[in-house]
Amino acid sequence: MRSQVKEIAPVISSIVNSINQIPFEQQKSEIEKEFPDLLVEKPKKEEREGLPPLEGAQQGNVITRFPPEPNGYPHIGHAKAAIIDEEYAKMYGGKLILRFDDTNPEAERLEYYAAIKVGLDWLGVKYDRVKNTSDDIELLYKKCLELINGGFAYLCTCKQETVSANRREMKACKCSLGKLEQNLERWEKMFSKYKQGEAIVRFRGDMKSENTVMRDPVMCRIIEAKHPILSDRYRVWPSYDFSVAIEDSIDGVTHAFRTKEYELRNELYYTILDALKMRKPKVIEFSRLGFEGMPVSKRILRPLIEECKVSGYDDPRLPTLEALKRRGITPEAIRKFVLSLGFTKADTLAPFDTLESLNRKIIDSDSIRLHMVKNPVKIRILGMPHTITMPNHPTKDIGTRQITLDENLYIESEDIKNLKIGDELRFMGLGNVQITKTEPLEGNYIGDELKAQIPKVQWVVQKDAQKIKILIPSQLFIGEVFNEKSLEEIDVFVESHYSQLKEGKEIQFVRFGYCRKDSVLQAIYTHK
RNA sequence: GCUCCUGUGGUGUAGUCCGGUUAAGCAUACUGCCCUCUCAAGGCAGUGAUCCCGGGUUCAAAUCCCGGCGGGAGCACCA
Repeated sequence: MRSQVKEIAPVISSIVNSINQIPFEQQKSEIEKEFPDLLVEKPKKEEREGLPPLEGAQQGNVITRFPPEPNGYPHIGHAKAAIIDEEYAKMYGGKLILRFDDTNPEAERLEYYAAIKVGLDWLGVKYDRVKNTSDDIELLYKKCLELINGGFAYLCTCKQETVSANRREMKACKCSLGKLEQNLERWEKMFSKYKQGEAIVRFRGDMKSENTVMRDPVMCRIIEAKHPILSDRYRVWPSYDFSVAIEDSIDGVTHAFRTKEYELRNELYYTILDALKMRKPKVIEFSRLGFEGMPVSKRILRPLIEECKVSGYDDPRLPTLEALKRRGITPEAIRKFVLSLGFTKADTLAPFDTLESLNRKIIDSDSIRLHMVKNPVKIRILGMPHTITMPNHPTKDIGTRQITLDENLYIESEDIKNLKIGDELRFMGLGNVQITKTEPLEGNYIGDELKAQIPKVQWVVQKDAQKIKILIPSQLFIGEVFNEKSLEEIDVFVESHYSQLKEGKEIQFVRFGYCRKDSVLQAIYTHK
């Protein structure tokens, strides 16, 4: 039918035409007689709010978990995962577990356990239980032994290169032929005699599998570094693949979310649990979240910090939670944003615009409006009032402030371009000024009657103007290259009232944009 | 290279499982108007997608099937 649309179209339009000749009332009554169901209003499909329903989820029976490795500061990617984990637990009246996945003592540090908690706290993500994978290390050993005893795992003492070459070439390892006694003996030796790199426990997968993850993956290995919590009490550490499966299962997790790059590991996850006859959670993956030109990976960030190209993990150009906070992005905005991205596996380069827009709407109503002048020029105005009261917000009642005037003010040089003697300017909140002289600038105060047409400018009193710096962050990377101009600094004058604001307070500098007070001397540009 | 995942307006998504009632909803961006002592917020309207491409099944496909192509990820004794 579709392919014949050209021939059919004229026929349709002639029919429609002839029907349109019939009066509307008659059309209606005929339809009512012949096809009454056509007139019944179809119920509109309901627009779904928030995340899609979870497969196999039962009200009151859902347990999710957020399993960060304490190896760095939390960033927007952690936020996405944690918020999704929490939202689903909430949606089904379930529970959220925060589990520090600390099975690689080489990478983990105590300060990061705390930093992650601080980040979640700030985000408003509440968990019902906290634990560490390392709490269960003895249990993990037990499960590992069970795998060995059941013939599902064996001890391998090959060199690392041999192991990876065999995996690449799909060749079985000679160690996998070893008898149980040999495995048990080697297992014992992992705790005493062997050194790091000399022995590993391998799951008996399938060296011929298309899925490289299944080619006899590592379950336990020796790491001699000091663990942030357990110090040097242990040297045999379970691998991620082994520990998540076991932990999720024993923690009662029903739905385990992880990012897409783990997708190939699902087969292993389920196979391990099958081998141990343990309950299997449902693993579901979602896409990683990143912003354009705002890398999240420590591999890229660390050198930047070491070379002092960024000031630290709270540099306002970074997508860490600390940085976002410092920049003035609110946790509410982050949550809305994450939820707006949906639960999808499609690769996402998130629109920072949307985050800013959501944030703006949240902070607008309690951002105090203040005057700020960049590229200042002096102006002397005769006949001004001595003091005025300015509202802190144009529509919301968030107080007023008194300003003591004198005749010397600053205004922005951009605002006096093409200004001629006799022109009028509206000094916002103050009144109208007629220019009497241009170099130096002078004018007469001519009353505060509101006139629609004259340009409105913001101004600052010279004698108590506060000089501050505003940091304006922009994209850290353009393509692959570091953007040398990613942090603009401008020196500006602001009203003295600035000094009375608490640090962290969000301000809207009139005709400029939203900024967050970082210190007495510095504010950070949030967004327009 | 091999394997897996993914592909809806400028951007992010809803709808895809159970094909029609929507030639596609929402947000953001953009444009215009209203409001306004801000280039903000708020209100209203509008622009913008033949749903990656090509075939097939069907009376009917964004939705099902096959084949391409684009993008991402994995191929660690890291998580």
